[in-house]
Amino acid sequence: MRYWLMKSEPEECSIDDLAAMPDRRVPWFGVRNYQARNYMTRDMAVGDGVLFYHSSCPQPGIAGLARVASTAHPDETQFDPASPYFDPKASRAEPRWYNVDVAFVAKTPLVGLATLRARPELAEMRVLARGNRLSITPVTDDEWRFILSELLDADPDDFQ
DNA sequence: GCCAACGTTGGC
DNA sequence: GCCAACGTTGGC
Repeated sequence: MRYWLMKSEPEECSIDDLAAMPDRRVPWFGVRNYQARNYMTRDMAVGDGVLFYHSSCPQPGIAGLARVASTAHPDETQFDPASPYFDPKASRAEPRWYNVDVAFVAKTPLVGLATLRARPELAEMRVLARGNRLSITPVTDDEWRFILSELLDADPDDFQ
């Protein structure tokens, strides 16, 4: 199992919004970056662990835990002219953008950016790298276990 | 609102 | 293939 950090603007979809969705899951639509897309299409597997991160908001940070709930499938919003994510260069015959579905696992106390940056164990976290703008970044086993056990008072072994 | 950093576009 | 211009992200 791999681990990921996925950014969401809480005004678009917060951890509470995810918990309130039917089946407590949501298609992770709207990713328009090839590297992030490739993580979803090539590297993610159903069951992978997700740190649900609130970005572009008053308190950016990890707000919950989630899980990859599907393999990648074409992002429907690319076909919808009314959507801000519409892509005129995409077609159903040749989709350009894909997304996985993400399922709610738990809401957690917010672990803010300053807290993450204060921990030497997390110094190499991709999401903290200078200039990083990727909305999906890999999380190592060690980072995942550290965050759950030391910052969230959770037992990483409970997340199966 | 500012601005650093990065990705994409498009002319050449 | 280079690279300047532009748009976007996202913390502050």
